[in-house]
Amino acid sequence: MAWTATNSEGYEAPAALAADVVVLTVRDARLEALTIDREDGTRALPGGFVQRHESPEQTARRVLGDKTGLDAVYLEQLATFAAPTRDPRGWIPSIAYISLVPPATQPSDPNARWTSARGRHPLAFDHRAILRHALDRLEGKLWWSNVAVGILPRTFTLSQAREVYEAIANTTYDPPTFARDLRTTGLITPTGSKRTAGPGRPASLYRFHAKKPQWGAGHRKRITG
Amino acid sequence: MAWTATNSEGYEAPAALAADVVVLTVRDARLEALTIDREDGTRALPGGFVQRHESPEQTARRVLGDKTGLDAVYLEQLATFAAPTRDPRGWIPSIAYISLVPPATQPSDPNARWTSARGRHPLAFDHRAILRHALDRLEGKLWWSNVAVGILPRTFTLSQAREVYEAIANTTYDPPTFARDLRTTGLITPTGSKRTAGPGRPASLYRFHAKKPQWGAGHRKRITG
DNA sequence: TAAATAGTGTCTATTAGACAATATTAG
DNA sequence: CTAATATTGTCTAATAGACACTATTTA
Repeated sequence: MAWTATNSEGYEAPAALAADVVVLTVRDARLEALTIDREDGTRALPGGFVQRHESPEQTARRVLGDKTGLDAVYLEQLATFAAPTRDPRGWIPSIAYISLVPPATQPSDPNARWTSARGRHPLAFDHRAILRHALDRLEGKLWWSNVAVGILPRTFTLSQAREVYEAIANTTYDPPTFARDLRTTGLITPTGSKRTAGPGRPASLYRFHAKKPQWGAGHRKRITG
Repeated sequence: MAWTATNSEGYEAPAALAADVVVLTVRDARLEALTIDREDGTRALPGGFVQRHESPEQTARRVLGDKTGLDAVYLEQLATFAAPTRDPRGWIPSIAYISLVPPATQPSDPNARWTSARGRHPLAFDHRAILRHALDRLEGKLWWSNVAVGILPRTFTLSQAREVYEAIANTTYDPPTFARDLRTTGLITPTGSKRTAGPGRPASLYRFHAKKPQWGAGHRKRITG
């Protein structure tokens, strides 16, 4: 049976309010999304219902904690999907979020798994459209924000950063040019130490100035504040 | 009394779902937003409740039609505001939209009026935050999309376009440079005719290629499709 | 030594900002 | 003619893309 709800004024109300999260990371140079295996065999994005007296962002963080064990991660509202028939259970709008987590994150929920973000896996509900929307948003913000903070470790080499940027942008960058351009964003600073891993010259380590979401120097065609 | 709703599963559900619209235009080189005078003397953004079997976008268009008489306008989802206490009437999340309309638009609702978008007028609920969010979004998209289509007439001079761009970006542009840069976006084409208005050399008329929302050539630091 | 990875330097094309100079109208 | 607006052209600075070359490590 479909869920329904009626408010105290006598009008039909949404049966519930959902918060779904597109959890992304970069593993082995591939952009991956966290998906949940459902009982009916289909897959879906992690999500949950917004409780009364809870903001949707809190719901998203709660879901993230349940599925990954993480608590302090990059989280940004994406868009709300509210077509009246999007959920077969009833009138359930969903507020979608994007979250970026470190690649070492292991799902704490046994039904959660990493899936290629650009693969062609079918997803339940309208989650495929939500995922697509998330990728578009992320690509657009990549160079104009410090979103990569969420995925990279606290200190990182320019090669590690490049791998993350390439996976998100789905392209390749010339290493010297990438290093120059990332440095001129003003978002990162060298830590002074180096990292040796196998053969090759040791790489300098960097960190982001701000751990919090922040816009970069951005466009030339600037808006006066 | 506060509105409440309970769903068929026994859980508290949102009392209603709202759709609020930030309707913007440029009049006399100023960015203005449509506001509604409420019975209690406060002002608010135009909005309404989403009906069952209606998408929030349809709600937004319905509200727009009621307040302005317009039907085919630029409309884009902005974000959802759903703090549990945002509406004193109860748990009522609001999906906010941005709409851009021609400057000649006269409110058809007697309580609707144009207000300076960057003024300091207080607004009911969290509508001040919604408006601020809308301005930020619009500034960010200005040069990377054809949003100005919604405000400019079907054919327009580069001076008219410049006035709109300057009002949105809250800055001034060098006229020759503005003309060059808008032309190189590839979004507009000359119609061949000219417009004479008062003294001065007649201006060439242009129109946008696409009437529909569309992204421009955009960033150099390009993402491969 | 060779292989591998990191980093510097440079050249060119594009884009942006500023502004001089010219063009075309009304009055 | 003068005032006003539109448009063309040019100069410079910043940014982006490509790539040659040097540096530092492991094996």
